[in-house]
Amino acid sequence: MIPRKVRGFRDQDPGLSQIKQRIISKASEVYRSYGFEHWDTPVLEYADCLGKYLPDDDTVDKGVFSFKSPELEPVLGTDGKDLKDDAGKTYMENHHLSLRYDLTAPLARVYAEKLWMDFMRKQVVEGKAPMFKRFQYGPVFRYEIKVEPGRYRQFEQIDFDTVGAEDVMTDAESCMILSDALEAIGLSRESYVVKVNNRKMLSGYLRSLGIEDLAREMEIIRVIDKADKISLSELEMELGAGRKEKSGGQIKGLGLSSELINPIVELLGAFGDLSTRASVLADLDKLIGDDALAREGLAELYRIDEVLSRLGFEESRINFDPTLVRGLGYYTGPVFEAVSLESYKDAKGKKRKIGSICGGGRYDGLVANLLGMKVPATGASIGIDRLADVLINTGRDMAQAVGPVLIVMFDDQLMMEYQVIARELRSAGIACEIFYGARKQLKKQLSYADKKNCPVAILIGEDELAKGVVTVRNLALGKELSSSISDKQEWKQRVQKEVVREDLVAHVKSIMA
RNA sequence: CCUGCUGUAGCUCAGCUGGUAGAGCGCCUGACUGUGGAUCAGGAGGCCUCCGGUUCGAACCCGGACGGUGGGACCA
Repeated sequence: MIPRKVRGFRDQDPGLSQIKQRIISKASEVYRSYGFEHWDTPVLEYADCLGKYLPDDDTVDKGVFSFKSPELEPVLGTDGKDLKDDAGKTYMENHHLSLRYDLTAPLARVYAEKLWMDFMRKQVVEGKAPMFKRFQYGPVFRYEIKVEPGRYRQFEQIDFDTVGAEDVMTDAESCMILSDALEAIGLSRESYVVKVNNRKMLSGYLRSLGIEDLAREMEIIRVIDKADKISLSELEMELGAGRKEKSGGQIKGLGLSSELINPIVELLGAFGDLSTRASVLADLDKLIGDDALAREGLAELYRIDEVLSRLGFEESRINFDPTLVRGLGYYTGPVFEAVSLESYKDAKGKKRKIGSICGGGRYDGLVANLLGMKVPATGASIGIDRLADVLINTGRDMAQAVGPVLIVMFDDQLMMEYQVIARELRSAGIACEIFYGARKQLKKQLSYADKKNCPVAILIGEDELAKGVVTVRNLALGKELSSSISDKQEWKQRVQKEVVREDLVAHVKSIMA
């Protein structure tokens, strides 16, 4: 056996962990302020409850980690009752289980499950389904074929969703929430923008060009989704005959005719740089044609702009981007995406862009997969790991967590005294630990404290005990001074202090304040 | 899955046209001192990713496998 971790997964150090926890607590606060309550669901679900992806053997399939349950369970019929054979014996099966690949699919399951009985009794009717608002965070899993840096097979998201509300105001709120949350987390107003578009517009526009086929529409949407990565002319080629990639690869085109390509490219080309919401709306008004669905989508954007403007969310925070479509097929209305506008230099000095950190939209069809009844839903999600990278790489957050106060172990005989001190510090709300390591040289203990980024070390040996004092060493200050002072004695004098035993807690507090 | 580059100490990398290994950082021991950093003196650590081939001889050349990395396809 060789100790190693599974490919595509990672361990998290205290620094990263702390940043992620802060993101979660700040975002949660904002979500709560809009009326969302916290729910959690298991990481493991029946594969068929997560959506349409059913693995047909016990291997990993289509980006989802799946396996067969070791447990035999009854097969259920569409009425929810056990399926039985002619002899009246229940069919048993090892069901397919999947690790959740996002938090939206489990939400749909929770909602559908709660409603299932009522639905069977016809006590819920379409268009009148109850409203449910929840937020949720936790790890999700994807079987990425290619494991790339900054992209893992397990990562965390923090979602909020509203189910059962059709009002486009909920979509507008989603954008405001994203903006508020990002700022609460510490992003400055200039460093990000929430982009908004509406699928209905594009859908309707394509329909007016004669594209009715849903599969065809999805193909086109996937190409348009690359708009932020490739140039307009490259995009044009992908819609048509395909193109050759710089690295030599051949990309197959969709083979559309130029009568179709031209109007699509024209529409996208009209919105290269984001301007004001009002001007985007005005341009769309002229370009979008008179398809009913497209008009409906545009009307929704007008409505969204109305609230945003009324509440003072300027273009720098939330803007319209008609080229935004997002890859997911299940979106049916407004879609949003928050992008970080910052870049940073990686370890090799190479400039890196950060890109998308949040995404979401309206998905009115998702619950229908499980319940057979259309229920409107909308929501969005912040990518916690990606955002943590932003905070670390732009230097806005420290990559190393602050450690506890370390009580140095001089002498076993003094253990009870150390314990008493530890207790006092903890009662005062100060994290601390006593050194229990095997190598007890003072040098080792302080070096341990240094690595753990401890702010303070407390030293009590026989000398201190006899005098009724403790030596308090300010490690954080020492770290600062280490570059400017080379004299050991001077360094020591400036960094540590003997205080009377009774003043210990107060003194430590004053250092850490 | 396709494609370019790459694989040498814990990490970052040197290693000329084939002659069986080097630096910096880190780590360990000690000195200054019951005291992190700095400084100084020592030390440990490598089947040169793996398997096969060419050769008297391979870290180096050739083939393959497997990792890493940069593009791309895919991403419900």
